[in-house]
Amino acid sequence: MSNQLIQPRTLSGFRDFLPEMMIPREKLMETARKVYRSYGFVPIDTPTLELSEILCGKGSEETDRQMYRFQHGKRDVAMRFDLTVPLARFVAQHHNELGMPFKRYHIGNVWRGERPQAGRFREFAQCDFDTIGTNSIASDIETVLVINDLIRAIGFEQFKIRLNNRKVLNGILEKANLAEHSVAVLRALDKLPKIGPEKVRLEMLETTGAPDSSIDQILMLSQISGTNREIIQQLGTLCEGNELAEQGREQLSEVIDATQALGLTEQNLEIDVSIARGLDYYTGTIVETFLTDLPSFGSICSGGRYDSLAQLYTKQQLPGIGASLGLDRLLAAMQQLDLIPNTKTTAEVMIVQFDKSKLSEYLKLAADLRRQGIAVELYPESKKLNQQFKYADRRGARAVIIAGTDEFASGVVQVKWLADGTQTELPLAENSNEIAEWLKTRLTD
RNA sequence: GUGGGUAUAGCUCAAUUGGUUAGAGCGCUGGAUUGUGAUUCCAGAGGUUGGGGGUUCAAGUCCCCUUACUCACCCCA
Repeated sequence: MSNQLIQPRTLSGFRDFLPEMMIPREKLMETARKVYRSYGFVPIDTPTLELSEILCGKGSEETDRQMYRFQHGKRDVAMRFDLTVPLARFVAQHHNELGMPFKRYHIGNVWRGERPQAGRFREFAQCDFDTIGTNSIASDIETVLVINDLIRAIGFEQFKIRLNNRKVLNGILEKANLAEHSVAVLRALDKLPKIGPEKVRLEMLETTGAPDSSIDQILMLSQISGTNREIIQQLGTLCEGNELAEQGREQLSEVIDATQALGLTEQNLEIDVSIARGLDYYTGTIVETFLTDLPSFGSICSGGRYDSLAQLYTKQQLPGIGASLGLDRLLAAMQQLDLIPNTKTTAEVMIVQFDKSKLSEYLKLAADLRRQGIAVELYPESKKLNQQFKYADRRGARAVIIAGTDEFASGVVQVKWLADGTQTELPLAENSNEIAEWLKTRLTD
């Protein structure tokens, strides 16, 4: 017999979720589902593992480097890096059955072999929503509205959705004769808030070798500031004479107008002409979302519009727009901000097992309450009362129901409200209706 | 993938210039209290000081390697 134990541990960047984390994590997923469904997005799922030829080479070299990829038998397979590439394959394969436009949401884990950091993991859940098969600005507007609803439904008011449009960027690049260097230029521009215009300028000069005058035209963007309306106005001169840029500016304007009309203010939605996002398939509106209290965590919800999602898999032209909520990043942020309540139970009510011989009565009471929509836990052992109470308290139960010899004799139960220690006597009638009603009114607080 | 920092009980941290058997609070298990949690008192469990190697009479402490975490790059949810 060997006493060599294997040390229990998880891989770097991979985590276990204990109940106190998994309960709020599931709640986040439920909130996301609810918001997406309220806009008519429908759920889909795809395999986590796909042929490498499907998943690789669709993003940048960097994403390929981060992809988990291996041989299984003779097959070259990979684990999905995001939910967008699988969606592209999915709609290319099924678009005849789906019909367009198609609005789907997808909650699932993705894997990236990169160096973990706070809020960055190798396995994490994304909650994507996309509208495919339409170029209408209505979808761009709704995308912003969904993000706003979602972050608010989760409980945040201090957040900023940053909005930009790739057409503006690409048009201005065309004007400055820098279209061929768009990746390098946009990458540098994306760092503007972080490293400032001077360093951005140096990086652009270095990576493109373009003349100062061209770079200066791009850096005019860093001068832009003010309210959303003022920014759009200032973009007027910068975009002038380039059709693409003017079109992008018009789209920005439409999104701002429509969302403002619905009460979305500058506090939560702001045009930021420096954001570039993704750099690969985005072609129009782009968005990212930051928590005001934790900007260093990066964007918790980003996305944008693309002209042709599935061009690698089908000749069908499938434009669309969507965004992805970084569920695990958001959860990590909430943990850091101390917004995760310490609840280790899913049942708000616990029944004490006072008298072993009354087990069937306890089971009946629990069943009655469950039938009326209350989650109830019966303590599994007939242990000392203080231990049963301790258990209820530590798990975060809100009420404990006590029924002992005295109570059964007079046909009542005691309901103890743990927060204030008060105890209420209620009749133990046929279907436990009165108990259920009493609990329901208290539990909704 | 590149560069810096950190690693002592489940958690937060102590431990004199390297010096005896590595401590505390919280948490956990039980008791005080066989009809009541959160408060109080008592007891107990829990550590090869992340792992491996080296220097030394002696290493939690110094050196090297490795792993994990963390920060900055890269990239991004």
